[in-house]
Amino acid sequence: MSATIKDVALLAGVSTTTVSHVLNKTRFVAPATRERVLKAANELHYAPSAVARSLKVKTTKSLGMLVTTTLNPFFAEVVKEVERQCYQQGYTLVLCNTDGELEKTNAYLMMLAQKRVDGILVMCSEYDDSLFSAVIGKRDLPMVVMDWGPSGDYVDRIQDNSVKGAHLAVQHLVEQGHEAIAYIGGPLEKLPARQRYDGFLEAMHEAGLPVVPEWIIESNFEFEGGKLGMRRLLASPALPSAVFIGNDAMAMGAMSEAQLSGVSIPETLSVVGYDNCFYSAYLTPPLTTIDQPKRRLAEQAVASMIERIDNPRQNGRLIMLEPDLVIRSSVKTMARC
Amino acid sequence: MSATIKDVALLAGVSTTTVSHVLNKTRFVAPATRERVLKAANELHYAPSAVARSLKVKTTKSLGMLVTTTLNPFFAEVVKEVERQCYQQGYTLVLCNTDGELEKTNAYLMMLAQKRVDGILVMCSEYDDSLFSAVIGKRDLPMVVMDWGPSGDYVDRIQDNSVKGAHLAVQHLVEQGHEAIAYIGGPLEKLPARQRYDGFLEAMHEAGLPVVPEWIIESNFEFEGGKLGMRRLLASPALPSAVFIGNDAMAMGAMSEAQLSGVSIPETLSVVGYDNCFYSAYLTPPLTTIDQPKRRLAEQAVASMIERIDNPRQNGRLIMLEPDLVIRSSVKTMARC
DNA sequence: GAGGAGAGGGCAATCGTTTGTCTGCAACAA
DNA sequence: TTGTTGCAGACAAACGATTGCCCTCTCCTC
Repeated sequence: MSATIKDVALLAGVSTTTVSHVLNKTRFVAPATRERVLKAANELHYAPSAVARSLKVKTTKSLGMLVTTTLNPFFAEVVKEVERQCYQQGYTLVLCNTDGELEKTNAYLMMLAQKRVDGILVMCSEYDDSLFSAVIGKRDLPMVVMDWGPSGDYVDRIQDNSVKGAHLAVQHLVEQGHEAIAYIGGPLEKLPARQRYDGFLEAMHEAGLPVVPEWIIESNFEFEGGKLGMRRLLASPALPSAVFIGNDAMAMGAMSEAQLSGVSIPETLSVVGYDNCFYSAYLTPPLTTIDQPKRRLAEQAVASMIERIDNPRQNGRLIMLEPDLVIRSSVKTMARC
Repeated sequence: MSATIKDVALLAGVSTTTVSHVLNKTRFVAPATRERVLKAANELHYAPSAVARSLKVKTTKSLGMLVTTTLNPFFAEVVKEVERQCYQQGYTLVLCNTDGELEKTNAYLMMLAQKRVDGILVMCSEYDDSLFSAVIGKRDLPMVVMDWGPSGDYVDRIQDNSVKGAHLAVQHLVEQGHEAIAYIGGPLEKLPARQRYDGFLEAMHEAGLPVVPEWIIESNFEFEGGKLGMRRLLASPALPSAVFIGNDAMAMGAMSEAQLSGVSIPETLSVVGYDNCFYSAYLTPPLTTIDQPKRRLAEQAVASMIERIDNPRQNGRLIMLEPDLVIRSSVKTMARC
C-alpha cells in the first residue's frame, strides 16, 4: 500500500518524530535534515494518513452538512458557498441529503457522529428535535443551523430576516401602484414560510390594503408547489394584479403555469419572488425578487461553526442577515389613480 | 469526550474483543453477554470511532467527488443521485467543487488522498491529466469519471451517448419540418460539446440540410453562454427557424435572450435543449430536450466504483448510456412543403 | 478417568500518527 | 576540570478500534 511515516523516516535516516516535525513545521529541524526528509517524502509519494492523524489529535477537519435536498436551487447555492468556505478554512465537507426522510436523517447523524466530524451544519425542514438532541446533544457535537432546522439553545442559528424581506417585496408592489395583491407560499409550519407570510401581512396592513382570503395560498416550496398554487389562484373568482411568491422555485412554477394559461407577466399579473436564485435573471420575464445573502449566510455559518469548535460555548446565538430587493422586470408599474 | 470501546467493555464486564464482536456481529457471543454489551453501549451513548476503525481496516467507506460546480443544474442532479447511491451502499460522499481552478483541484486531490477515501468520482472539465495520474496513479486510488474528466486506462468512464442524443434532437427538428437549423453549444475542446456538435452535423447531413456557418455558435456551457450565443445568433443576417442548444442551462439563457428581443418561442424560433434538467418543464414554453439518464449514470458510476474497490482491475472500461428525446412545447411543427 | 471436541471469550499486536520526555553533544563560563 | 545551557533529535506511549491465536470450561465417548 502507500508509504508511511516510518518509510520516510527510514529512507531519510531520521526518526518519525523528526519527519512529523518537518512536515508539520511544528519544531525547528536543521536545514540539512529537513531537506533529506522532504526529499524522501517526495520520492515515496508520501501522503500522511489523515485517519491516523485524526485518531491521535481527535479532530478530523471535516464538517457534515445535512440538507433536505440540493435540488432546491436555493439550497444548492448555499451548499456551494459553504463548501467554498470550508475549503478556505481547510475543512472538508460531507454532504448529506436527507430527502425529508427521518430515517435517512437519523442514519446520517449516526454516520457523522461515527466519522467524528468536527461539527454539523443543518439546513433542513424535516427534523426531529429529540433525534438531534439525542445524537448530538449527548456527545458535544457543535451544530449550527441555517435557514430551517432544529432549535434549542445548544445550537447557533443563522437566518435571514424573512419578515423584513417579505415586507420589502410587497412594499415594492404597493409602490408600483398595486392594491390587489395575492400571496403564494410554503407550508406555514415552516419558519421561513411563516415569516414571509407575516411580512406580507405586515406590509399589507401598513399600506391599508385588504387581505383577500382566496388570494392567500399555501402550497409546497418546490416548483410544482408554485405551479399548483398558481392554478388555484387563477381559479379564484377575481384576479389580483400582483402576487408575492414565497420563493423563486415556486415563482418559476407559478409563472410557467400562468403563462401557459394565457395570463401574461407582468402585463396582467406582476410577480415578485424570494431568494434570488442564480437563474432568476434568466426567467421570462427576469424576476424581481428578494435577495437572500447566501454568501454571507454561508460565511457566517462556517465562521460560527469554527468558533464553536475552537471554544465550545454554552448557549447558541442567533445571527440575522438582512435581505435586499432586486428589481428586474416582473412587476408592472400601475397608472396612478 | 465520548465513550470508547474500553468503557463499554468495562461496564459490561467483558473484553473489548467481545464488544467488538457483538457490535459487528462477527462471531457468536452468548445471548446474555450480548445483551449486557448492548445495554452498556446504550447507556454510554457509544458510537464506535470510524477513524480508529478505518486505521485498522484500511478502508474508510467514503468516496470523494470532484465536480466543476454544483451550481450547474445538470451536475447538481447527478451529484444528488450519486449521493443517494452512496448512501444506499453505505458510503459517505465528500463533495469537492473545483470551480474550474487547477489549484483547487490539486489541493482537493491531496486532501482526498490523505483522508484515504476509497475512491474518487470525477465530473469536471478542467483537469490536468498529469496531475491526476500523479496523485492517483502512484497510489492505487480507484477513480471513475462521469461525463467529462481525465482519460487514461487507469479509470472507468461512464458517459452518455451524446452524438446519438444530438442526432435525436435535430432529427426531431427535421421531422417537424425544420430546414434552417442552428447550433449553439459549448467549447468544442470539451468532449460532450464536441460529440453533440458531431451528432448535429451527422443528422444535418443525413437529412441533406445545409450547415450555415453563421448559425454555428460556440460559447460556454452556462446560462450566460446561452444568452450570449443567442445574441450572436440573432445578429446574423438571416434567422433559422430552429436551434439546437448544447445543454438546458444554455437553452434557458438563450430563450430568455430571444424572448427579451421579441422573438417568440416556438412561433418564430423553435428550440431543443439537452440534459432535461429538473426545471426544463417549467420554462416558458416547456422545453423539448434530450433526457440524459442521470439516475442510471450515477448508479453505474458508483457500482463501477465499488466493483473497482472490491477487486482492483487493470484497465478501465467505458460504459455508454443511451439518451432519450422528451417532447414538450418548444418546437413548432412547420407546414409541410 | 483420559482424551477430544466445541463453545465462549480474552490477550495483545497492530494500524500510522503525534508529542511529552529524555539524551548526547558542543560551547562556554567559572 | 566541572557545571550549565541550548540544540537537534530519538524513544515510546498513546489514540480506539480489529483480529489471529490461545485459553478454559463443559460435556461426551470409549
